[in-house]
Amino acid sequence: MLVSTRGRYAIRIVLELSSREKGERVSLSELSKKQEISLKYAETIVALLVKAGLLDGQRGKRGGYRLTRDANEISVGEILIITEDSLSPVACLDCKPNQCERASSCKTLPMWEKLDDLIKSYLFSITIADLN
Amino acid sequence: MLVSTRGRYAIRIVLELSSREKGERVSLSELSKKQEISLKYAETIVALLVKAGLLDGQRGKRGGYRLTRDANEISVGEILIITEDSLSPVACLDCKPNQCERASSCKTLPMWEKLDDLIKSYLFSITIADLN
DNA sequence: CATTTTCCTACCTTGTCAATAGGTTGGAAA
DNA sequence: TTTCCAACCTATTGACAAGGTAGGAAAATG
Repeated sequence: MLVSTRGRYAIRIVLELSSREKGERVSLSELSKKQEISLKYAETIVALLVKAGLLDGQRGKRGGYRLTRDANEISVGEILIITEDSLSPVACLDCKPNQCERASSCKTLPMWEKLDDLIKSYLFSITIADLN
Repeated sequence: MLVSTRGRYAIRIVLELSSREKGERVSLSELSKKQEISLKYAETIVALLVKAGLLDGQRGKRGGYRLTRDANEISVGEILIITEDSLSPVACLDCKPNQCERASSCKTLPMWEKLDDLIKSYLFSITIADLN
């Protein structure tokens, strides 16, 4: 499988945030209830998104999270790159330049590279605004 | 990651077989040496391919494996479907009809379905003959 | 009958996914 | 200024799959 729950939950959380008034802060407890994701697990996912600058969080009463950008400027691919360890269809594409000893003579490498391209261009072409 | 070593090794083994004289039997010890895959691991992979009817094996002296079809009639996708537990980009696409409770209202499902389509059409369009 | 090779069953180790637990810090309202 | 809320931080856990091993049984051939 290419995309784990972490990435899929992340998309859902961003999607939920994008459906709110722009700039409105939403608490994680509300987000996790709405999306039926455990609060604790959602915490770990949201932390990644904040660290990447996609969300910003404010503590204290009436605190919560909000998007730092418009929904049409956030692609699904971007969210997945943040939350998934890898989006590549095969491991050997992860470290550039390619570390595999047989890379130079590998008959399948061009195929994997094309597939990787296909997948990533598709996922980066779709924005959160497209989904809502 | 979408494709594990099992699937990739399987492709390499079929590729190696396709480079031989048609109908020639090749022992697994030779195949595994040529492709630098441990004999024992190669056994488990080849067993899947035999069970699926893509290879046939003969025991005893001068035994070995050979393809049951021409290389231009074997697609990469077919090999991967046999060797990988799943080729889907997300888990919810694996059991049809979709078991996910939120499927009917899921805003991302159409996207995953299109991605799945994209990946599978690509992999099924490439044959072993194309790679050699 | 000895050798070669496939075939079969079981096991092991490692790492990641998915999720939980418990606490600390910061901010705002009462 | 106290209280409460909510984000933040640092482990830890259980389940499962990936990746690979081990040992032997069955069949074919010379």
